[in-house]
Amino acid sequence: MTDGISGRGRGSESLLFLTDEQLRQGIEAMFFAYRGFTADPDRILAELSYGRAHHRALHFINAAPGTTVNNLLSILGVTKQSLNRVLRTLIDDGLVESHVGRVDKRERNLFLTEAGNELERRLSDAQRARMRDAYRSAGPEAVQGFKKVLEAMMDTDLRRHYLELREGRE
Amino acid sequence: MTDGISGRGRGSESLLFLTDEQLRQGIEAMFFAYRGFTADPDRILAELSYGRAHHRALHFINAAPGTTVNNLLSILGVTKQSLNRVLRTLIDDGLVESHVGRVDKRERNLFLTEAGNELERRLSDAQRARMRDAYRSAGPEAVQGFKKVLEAMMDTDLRRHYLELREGRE
DNA sequence: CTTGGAATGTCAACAAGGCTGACATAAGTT
DNA sequence: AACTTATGTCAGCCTTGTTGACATTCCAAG
Repeated sequence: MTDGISGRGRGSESLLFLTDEQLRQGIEAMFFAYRGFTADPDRILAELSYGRAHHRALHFINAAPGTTVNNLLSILGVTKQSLNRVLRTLIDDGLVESHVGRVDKRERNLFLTEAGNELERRLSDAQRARMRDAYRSAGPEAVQGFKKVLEAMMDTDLRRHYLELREGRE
Repeated sequence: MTDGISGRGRGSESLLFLTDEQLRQGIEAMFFAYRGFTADPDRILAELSYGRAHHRALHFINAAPGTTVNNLLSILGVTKQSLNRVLRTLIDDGLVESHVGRVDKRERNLFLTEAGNELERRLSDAQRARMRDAYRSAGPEAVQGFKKVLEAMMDTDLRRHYLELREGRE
């Protein structure tokens, strides 16, 4: 137990693969990298007294304009009360517009306003810049692997959302 | 603006690399994957009315037994008041021990108790299982790339911590 | 030896953003 | 007409972050 190598995880792969130490490194890499991943937008958000929750809403409304509240809920995995609080401030501040649905009038279709678009862009520019630098220094093959592992790490229902968003932009 | 391809990011790399769309996919992959990454430990923690903050403390005390509060602070990037609250409950619950430093008696060296070790193991078993499955289905080369991109995404000071922890276990 | 500063602990107050539960309303569906 | 769905909203609670203030301990420099 002290060397961190368990009996499990030594299957048909190469022998130095999937040791507990390898897995721990991956876990720590995720933790530290996620901090970097959110650091730049967080700084911008702090200036405006918004939080990560606002960023997430802006991002996914931008990614799928006209999305409904319910869809956003299942993407974000929070309660409607939580989302509503964030959405309310964004609407009040004129960053998001909520239109009654045309086919189903119970639904609200969410859109970014010009100002919302501007902030979303500012945030995602910062985040993309970090991503771009990481991609550049790691190289194209690394990026392939990066995505492959991340996709395998997702819960099935979230992977569905991930793929749907991708398709919607093709 | 609508196709998500900006003028930037089309440097000396291959032409279909580093478009805004590629970068957005990476951003969303990080978001959804991180949710999966924390999902299993979160469920265990909820049972015990602990949170992610407790998990992080347990993880890094386990990774570097005898670490000081200050070191933990710079790894976790929170205030000492925040950390202290979490640490206090872990000490009160008998999961962590705090020993006055031998060389510098102002410092506290932190260790997991047997119970602390047990919980840490339970949490990291769950997290490693997810990681292992992701690694397996993505393959060894993908894992290399995965780590490479994550390391490039870290802030410099955090990358230092990341590498130090790794070295400490070699 | 005294003084300054560093490491730590602790108290109080506050905010963001999760959560649950309850209830209202409008509008599809059967 | 009754049921269900989508949404909004109120109230209250929890975790985990923050700042500011202050005490203690103790190393190190003068």
